[in-house]
Amino acid sequence: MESLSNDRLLEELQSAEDQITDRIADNMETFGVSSTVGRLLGIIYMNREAMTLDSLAEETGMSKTRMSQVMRQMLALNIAEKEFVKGSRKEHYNVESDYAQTFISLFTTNWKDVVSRNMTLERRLRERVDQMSHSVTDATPTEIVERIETLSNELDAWQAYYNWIDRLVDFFESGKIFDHVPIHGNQKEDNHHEK
Amino acid sequence: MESLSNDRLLEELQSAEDQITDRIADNMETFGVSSTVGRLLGIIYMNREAMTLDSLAEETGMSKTRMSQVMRQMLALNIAEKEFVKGSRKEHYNVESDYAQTFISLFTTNWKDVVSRNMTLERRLRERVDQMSHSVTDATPTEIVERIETLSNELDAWQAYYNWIDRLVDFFESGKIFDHVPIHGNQKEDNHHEK
DNA sequence: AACTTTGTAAAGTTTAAATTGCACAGATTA
DNA sequence: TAATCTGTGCAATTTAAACTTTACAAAGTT
Repeated sequence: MESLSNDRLLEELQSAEDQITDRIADNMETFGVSSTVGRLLGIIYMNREAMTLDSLAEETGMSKTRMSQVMRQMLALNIAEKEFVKGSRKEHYNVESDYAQTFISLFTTNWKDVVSRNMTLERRLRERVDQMSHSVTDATPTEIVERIETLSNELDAWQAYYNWIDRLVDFFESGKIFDHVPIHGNQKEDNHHEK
Repeated sequence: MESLSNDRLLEELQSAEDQITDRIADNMETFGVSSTVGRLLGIIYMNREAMTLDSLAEETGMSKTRMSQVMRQMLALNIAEKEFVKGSRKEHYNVESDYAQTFISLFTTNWKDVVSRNMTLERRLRERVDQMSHSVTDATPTEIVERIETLSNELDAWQAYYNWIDRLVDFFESGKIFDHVPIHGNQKEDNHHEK
């Protein structure tokens, strides 16, 4: 194996760190968010210190406005927070340094949102189905009666599903998931590197 | 409460069913896929019978080409399958009718992908870090040595994380999740409708 | 009070994703 | 063999998302 000069080492380090950031950005799309969210997450994470909009803009080569937009989104997603730095009047942003916690934040924030929107719709539809049911008379065609029945059953399934998601979110948020899928579990695959 | 005519009932039914489909489409974005994927999922699901590209195109008002593209994507995501229908030479597509199963399919398919991509990168980076480590001599600046050390630790964290996700996927795929978060669990919230 | 600094709103531009139209291959029927 | 049907590759177009520029309000400084 060839030995590397110091300059080459620095290049290699930078390149490796960038690749990690890139991959974090990529993976973020699995959560349905823009890759820039992931890129900022990666940059701040690898920086290991809170960063300002200006430093982020410099690092990414993007406009400060965009940084502001993305950071706001990240605050809403609960994967970043403002951090007070005395002596500076710029806002500093930091991210959770634990990968799994970030996963959980994203997962729970996203799905809580979904659950809430769906519960609302479910309630409204339930009312309308009830009204339909009350409008059924002996003269109502069987086909219609059946469709109302089907729709009502659908709402039951719907509700059961979102209730399940709700409990699932809880399972993650409370940390119970770690009781059954611990962070340092048995490796599923062989792993060739020495510790 | 006002009673509804049959025509009005049919309108109401259609409107309610459409809203359900729309919401399914919306929610699908949480998985990071196009809402058209969700729309087709909803349409086929509500149809309760396998559908052809032509019927989907008619239902959505979109081109058959697009239907073909989306169905292919859905097959890849494991949330739809071809179903043979004798007498017809068109291909018929059906979807899983169980919401939770669909959730699990999407979740596991997406994350398996991510895990695999990351494990690959991790292996490659590990090799490079090893080479860097071997290039360190007494003359190497402390700063560089430390960065290499940090990077190596980072890869450990990285690996632990993706290994966790891997086991998490397993936890869902094997159905163990249902032992701890059952489909019909205790309702977390009050629920005003009579069964 | 005039001058900076900082963050973001609003509108405009660019880039990427979704969608279409056309064309054609393979399979089927006449 | 010609004629039809079905699904899809490919290039072109449309639409939506990402991103920038400009402008300005709020708070801080001189």
